[in-house]
Amino acid sequence: MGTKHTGSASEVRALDAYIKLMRAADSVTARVTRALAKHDLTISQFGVLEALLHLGELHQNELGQKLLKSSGNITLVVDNLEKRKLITRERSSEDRRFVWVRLTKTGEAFIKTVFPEIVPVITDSMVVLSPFELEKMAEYLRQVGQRAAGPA
Amino acid sequence: MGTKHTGSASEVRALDAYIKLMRAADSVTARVTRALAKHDLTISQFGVLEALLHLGELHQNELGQKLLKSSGNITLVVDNLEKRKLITRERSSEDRRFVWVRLTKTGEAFIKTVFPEIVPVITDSMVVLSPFELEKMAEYLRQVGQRAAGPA
DNA sequence: GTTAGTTAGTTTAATACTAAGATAATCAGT
DNA sequence: ACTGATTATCTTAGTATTAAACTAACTAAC
Repeated sequence: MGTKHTGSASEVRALDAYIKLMRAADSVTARVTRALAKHDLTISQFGVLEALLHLGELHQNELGQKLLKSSGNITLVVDNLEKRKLITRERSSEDRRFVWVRLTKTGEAFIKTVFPEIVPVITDSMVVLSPFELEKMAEYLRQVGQRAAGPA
Repeated sequence: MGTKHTGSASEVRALDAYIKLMRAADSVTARVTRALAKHDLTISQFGVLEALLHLGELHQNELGQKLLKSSGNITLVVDNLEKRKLITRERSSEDRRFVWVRLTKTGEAFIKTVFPEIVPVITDSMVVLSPFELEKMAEYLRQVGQRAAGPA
């Protein structure tokens, strides 16, 4: 979105912040995507493995909420990880609507090597900010994200 | 990415900011996507029309750089807008590698009604921040985006 | 218990996107 | 002029994503 729009000052500020938000997200995502491609992983697949590593077994439902992806998409992402034997699926016996997703031994070893390789890719994008600035930015983004996630 | 990762303080800060960045971008994008769907527009299509409205005629190349999309994708996006007669294509006579993309009368009228409808969708996501905070966030995001867009 | 409503997951169809390669036009150096 | 490198666009093939429709399983109310 160009800066040529002539609206009120607050409109201009908001639109400018929007552009910067999208560009930053796109650029960081592109970097992470490239780094993950070496391991034949998409960001969503990485997100699933990482969540399982740090949070333990989860339902597909929980994974979908965590990654902000549709249930249909989670089905596919988990399918692909299952084919590579990085995770297992098991239908819950207590409530048969749920499916437990768990890391296999292989999957755990795999994500334990990939994760530390991705961390510096992310941190490097942030080194331009001081600790204080980084925390401020995170807090601002949290508020914006929460607002945007709200109704309408 | 969960908060369970135990790394250095600066790693934790950077990863947390990364999560917040992605969530905010996803949430705002989802809102804008829904608003544009009413007009059968994708975000990329809207981006092209908006750029043409505020910057005038552009080459596909310039559009690709502006929207951070691949040249192949721009071809498709412009194709679809051309089919709806919202833009025209014309190969440059000075340098025949370039293709000029311009708004048609219809396209200009169209984006002039859609744009003011999208602005409040964006600004509403930002109202939780003061003008000062919004400008700070934009500046931080600009720096992060520029860093991430850089080499490797 | 039966019915109605909700929730989890899967399937299907359509779309957007990228990467890689092909084509064509231009430019720089000889 | 000729060669090689660069640039812009288009094409192709493959993947990720969503929305919507569907099945299955649970819950609550009567």
